[in-house]
This record gives sequence, C-alpha cells and structure tokens, in this order.
Amino acid sequence: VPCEVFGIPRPDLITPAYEVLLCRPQDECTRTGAGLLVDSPHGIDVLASVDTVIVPALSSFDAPVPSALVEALRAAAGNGARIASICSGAFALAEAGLLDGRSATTHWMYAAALAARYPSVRVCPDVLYTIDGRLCTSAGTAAGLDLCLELVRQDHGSAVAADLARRLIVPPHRQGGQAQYVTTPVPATVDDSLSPVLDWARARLDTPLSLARFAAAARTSPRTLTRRFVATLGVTPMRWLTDERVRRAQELLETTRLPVDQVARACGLGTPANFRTHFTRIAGTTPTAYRAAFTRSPASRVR
DNA sequence: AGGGTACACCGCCATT
DNA sequence: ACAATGGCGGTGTACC
Repeated sequence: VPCEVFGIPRPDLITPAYEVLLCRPQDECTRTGAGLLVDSPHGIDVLASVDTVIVPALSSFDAPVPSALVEALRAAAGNGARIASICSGAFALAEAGLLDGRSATTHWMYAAALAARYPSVRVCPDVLYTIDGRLCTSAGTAAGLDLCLELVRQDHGSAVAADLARRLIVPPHRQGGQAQYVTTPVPATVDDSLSPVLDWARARLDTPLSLARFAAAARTSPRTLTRRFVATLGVTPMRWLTDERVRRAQELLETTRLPVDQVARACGLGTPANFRTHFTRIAGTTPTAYRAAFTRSPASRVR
C-alpha cells in the first residue's frame, strides 16, 4: 500500500516526488506470505535519516519484534520522524515504547492482544486510523490506504490528496474516526443506496441542510436514513456533513484567497465563530494558520 | 460569555 | 420467525 501511494512518480500531481526507501530488519531477503521477494539495498539503518517511517503488517503479530527494528524505530522517533503503522505493524511501534500514553489502533482481530500486551497504549479498536502527534497507526489494509492518503494530505493539501484518491480509485476520503467494523458484509453492498445522497449533499454544501432534507432527497424517513448512515459509514448524518464541510473549507483555504468568513459561508458552516470551532476541532489548527502553513511551505522533498 | 431554542440522535415499539 | 421501516418522545447539544 505505501509503495503504491508514495513509490510511483506522479509528476503532474506531486512534485517533488517522494523518495521511497524500502528496507528490512534482517540481512537476508524477505519473502512475503504471498511470495513477493523483498530485495532492497537498504538496511534498517536508513530509518535514522528519513522524514517518515511506515511499518507494514508484521509476518506474525505475536512473534517477537526484531530488536534491530525496535532500536531503529526509537532512533527515528528521536530524530522527530513521522512514524506510521499498518495493521499489526502497530505492535512494533508499541514494542519500541513509542505509543505509551498515546492513541493507537490496529486490525480489529488484534486489538485485544495489543491492549493486553501494552497496557499503557490507548487502543481504539473501532477506528480506521489514529494520528497522535507524529505517531500514526491504522487498521487493516484498506485503512492503511486511507492513512497514507491522509499523510499525503498533510504534506500536499486536500486537493492533491483528493486527486490522488481519484487516481487510485478509492472513495474521496474516509475520516480516521469512522467505524472499522460495519455490521453489513462489506463487499456485497459497497455500492449501496447511500452514495447518491452523499453526492447530492456534496453538491449543495453551501445551503442549509437538515436531516429532514437529507431524508427527502433519499426518499426515506429521517429515522431510517440515520440508521443507514450509522450502519454503512459509522457516523451520524450531521456529523458526516460537518466533516465534509470542513474538508471543503480546507480545499478553499488552500486554493483560493477568499476571506475566512466567505469560506465559512461557501462551505455551509454559517457564522465565522461556528466555522472556527468546527474547523479547529477537526483540522487541529485555526483557519488562518492552516492557510498560512500551506501557502508558505512548498512541500520540500520528503524521504 | 451565557441563555433560549430548535433539532439531531437514539431507544422503543407498532407496522409492513 | 425475521428484517426493515417509520413514528414518537426524551435527552442532550449545537447554534445563534
């Protein structure tokens, strides 16, 4: 997953390209469970000189984590690197003590084991991914893709991340807090009846939308619509809507010079005060600080 | 900063 | 028996 997101040059989308270094803790080549041979010139010591470390799923979540990996992760963290994990890779981060006192997640099948083995880690078993400072963890494979796209968004902004998501043929964006475990079997109903309503809402974010309007557009009752949202997306309708609105606001702040109150109106968040509270809650910074960060930093070469 | 109001959310239940 | 739906009311809270 990280190789697909970061390892393929896309000069029309992301410049400069990410420089990806594949490495492994052992000296000999590694063969994945599916038979791919990982043969890289880089040893684990490269972790000391990179900006971002991504630990994929381990071959077995209950096997001891190689001590070389643990030490390399600690060194990378000491350098201030951004460190992410996918699936059972969270066990390596936890073993290195990097997750102590932090929020983290892993595949739901391993969540109980992670919490039991590392009691000081705040395990969130039912989210797609977590970001706690420079430490990021994600659930299974598809959630790892969501996390990688989020990292691209941090580096290059929402518009670029959205383009990349289109390129990779994944839904626009899934928030980290979304439910990892939905009650319906995933593959059969992945293209469910909800997506037209989502498109309908996204097309008129700047208008006052209520649960009643949502239901009318979906031709059901408010009660049933709420249930469908929670069952398939893991969030309530209005919660989804504000997430979507803040995301739109981020795009506008990145790509336009509109004053903040006009951005607030254009994304449907009403008064600037209201806009500010939602934006800071979800984005982590104030609107003007967010805009400044993206216009100033030219997203320098990232390893 | 605070108070009032409208409404989102959700449990419960009857109906289809 | 089972699943999905939609109406109702209580509660909490988001918004102005």
